[in-house]
Amino acid sequence: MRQLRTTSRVAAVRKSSLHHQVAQDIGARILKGEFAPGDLLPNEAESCRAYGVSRTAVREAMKMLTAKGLILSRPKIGSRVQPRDSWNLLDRDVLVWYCAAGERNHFLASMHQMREILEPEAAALAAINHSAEQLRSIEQALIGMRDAADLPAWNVADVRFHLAILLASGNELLVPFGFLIESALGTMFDFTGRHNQDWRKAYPLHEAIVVAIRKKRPEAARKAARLLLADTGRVLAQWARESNRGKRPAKVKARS
Amino acid sequence: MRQLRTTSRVAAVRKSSLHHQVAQDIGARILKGEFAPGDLLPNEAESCRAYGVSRTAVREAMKMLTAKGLILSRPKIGSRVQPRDSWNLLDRDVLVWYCAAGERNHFLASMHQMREILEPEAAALAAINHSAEQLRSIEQALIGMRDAADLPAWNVADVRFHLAILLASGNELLVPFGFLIESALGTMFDFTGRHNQDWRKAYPLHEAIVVAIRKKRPEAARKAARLLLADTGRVLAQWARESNRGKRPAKVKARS
DNA sequence: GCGGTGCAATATGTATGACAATTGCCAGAT
DNA sequence: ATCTGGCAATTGTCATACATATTGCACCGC
Repeated sequence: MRQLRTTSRVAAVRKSSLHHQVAQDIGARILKGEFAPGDLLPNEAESCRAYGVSRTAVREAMKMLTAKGLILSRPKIGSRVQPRDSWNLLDRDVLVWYCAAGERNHFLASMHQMREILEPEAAALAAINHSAEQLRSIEQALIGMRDAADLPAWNVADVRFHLAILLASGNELLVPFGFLIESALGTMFDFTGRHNQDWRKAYPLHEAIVVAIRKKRPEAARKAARLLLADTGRVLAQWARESNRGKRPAKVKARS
Repeated sequence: MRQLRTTSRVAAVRKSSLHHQVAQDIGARILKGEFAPGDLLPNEAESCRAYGVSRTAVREAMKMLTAKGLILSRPKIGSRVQPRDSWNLLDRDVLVWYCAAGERNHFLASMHQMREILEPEAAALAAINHSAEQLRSIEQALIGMRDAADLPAWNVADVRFHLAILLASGNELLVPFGFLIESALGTMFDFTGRHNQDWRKAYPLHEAIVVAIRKKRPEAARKAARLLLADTGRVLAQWARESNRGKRPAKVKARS
């Protein structure tokens, strides 16, 4: 017993609570396809044994997965994996599990496509709706990028920049997307930038967006955002090509 | 004790499990602003008394709210309401609570704006990427709208129609949005349509989208979708104007 | 033989009580 | 005044028992 507490303290980091760990593991395994939609999860008693925790912990983990739309529990039936359509794919955890599970390049492409749809419009809206304070916050993020000494610092400012624009758009449903992108792509920004040797060349593209927003020119902001995303898209495509050629998918290596 | 079990069996419907009810109530109250970000929720013992349920139920409810990013629990501290940025606003439950809590018209406007951003692009993508089966599913939804005898039937087909297009777009991150719209606006479609006396006039607008998708003309599909949304937007604006003038919000009537 | 009815088996749902772990806070010492 | 130690409050986890829902089978009646 207590496997999770003893053995995994080594590997899985002593991070967070037990039910959280269990939820993470089962959630990731569902997204990995280890449990397919329609499948029955092992019943609670079995999971208790498997993870070496009490039923309380398992149940709380289940409730978290239920809240994310991954499973549905019913007496006498058990916990059944819900159809994909019910999954809260726009949940940070779920998205991270999904990203860790599937084809990395395909995921990045989907994500980038979403950005291409949303961010130009967000920029256009921001040009119209921004408050003085919101504009300042965008400008400060831009300054952060200008003064960034190294890539990590630049990435931090970059995320702040895009978040600030979404915030300034005045549509609160757009904001969660920024945080989604931040969560899911957070570490990936490293990759996209690492291969873009002269990442500073993206600076003027960002600057153009700010100028358009400051001048309250939605159409110009939209176009500037599209230019930036097209550039990012090229970097991504380049990276995908390389990672496809060099080594095989290399999933295992990238895990954990 | 047992207030929840006895008294609320009358009002709150005997729907679902206890922890679910508790989660619903606390979640709704958070979204209503009754508990503001940074506030401490009553501790578990207190909530047990308040709802007349065991600590088990309360804790499972808390875990669900935690999974949705609404709260964060820590020993000795209690459960604190997270900053709005952490809220999973793109979660169905959260969105429903949000919609029930705030300014209805403002919410509808935000939602509609998201649709204006996403759906034309989704239609354009669908025109390029759709499979034969996906196209058929779109067409069948259209047939459902054509043959709809009454407004409810039309609404069901309408939702199916937009979902089918999102599915055909080939970007799985777009699909959850359809379900979000379905969940949050599900009952509201009634309202939007009820005031649009001759709702059938929207049929050709839908048809145009299908034609463009079938012909694989992304630009035409985008334009057709924009036309439809502009029409819906007019209906919404009309409705907002009326509901602002005639009677006060009239929330109570629309509930349940 | 066929079908309906009820009972039992099984899984989750809920309750209860105990203890562990974490951390803010206060008192006391330096 | 600052640091330190212990106390207390709160969530985290465990164990056990019982309640409830649902399936499937068996029994009984027709």
